[in-house]
Amino acid sequence: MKPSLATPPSSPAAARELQTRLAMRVRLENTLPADVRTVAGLDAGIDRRHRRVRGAAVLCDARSLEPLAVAVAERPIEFPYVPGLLSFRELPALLEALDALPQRPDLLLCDGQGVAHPRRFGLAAHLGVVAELPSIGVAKSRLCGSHAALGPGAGDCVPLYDGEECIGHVLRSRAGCRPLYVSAGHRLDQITALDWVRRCLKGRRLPEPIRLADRLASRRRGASPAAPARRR
DNA sequence: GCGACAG
DNA sequence: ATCTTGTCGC
Repeated sequence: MKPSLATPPSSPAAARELQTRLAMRVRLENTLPADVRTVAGLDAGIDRRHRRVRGAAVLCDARSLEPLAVAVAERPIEFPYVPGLLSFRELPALLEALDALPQRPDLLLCDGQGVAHPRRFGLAAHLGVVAELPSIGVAKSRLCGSHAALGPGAGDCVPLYDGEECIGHVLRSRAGCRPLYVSAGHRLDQITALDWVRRCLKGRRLPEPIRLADRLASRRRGASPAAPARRR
């Protein structure tokens, strides 16, 4: 049997070896449906007190970016946070949330790296391979790689390199904000990944599907259109 | 040996 | 990730 997901790796070293093996399954050629109708945003939050990780998935209409459905799943934390091994901590909860959606998304947008990772197997790549869905990594900070100076304007972008290899792009999604680190996760190429992230932006730093998932995963209140003012 | 290090 | 006051800007 293969409890690759039911049981977490017994050590960081074992986790790295598993990543190296699974990374061989990553495909960076486009296999996106001719018509992408839905995009799901995924993010996780930590409940320190209960040692639990909460995964959130928000299914959005690919054109309007309006949310169609949401799902949340909680699991006990079974793996520590180790740079480069984030997926072993968050993946179980994220997969459970993904499975709880009423339908399978055409594309996944995940908070974390895609292949912009030491072993080319960040959270988004891992999620894409396991769920067998096209996926994109959108990280709020850099894990590895180097890049040229980035312009200050919204939309400015430079490639992210590890040596000669382009492992993603650094994108100024919004003026005055720190950039996003966008990288392909699975079943699409870097330019297509960048393209979709841009298409999912809605004037905020984070692409809409991830921004919505982020609000669900952390226990912050969501600013509803008519958010009632809290009592003071 | 010394930094760097997704969330 | 999470904590947490003050501050800047529309």
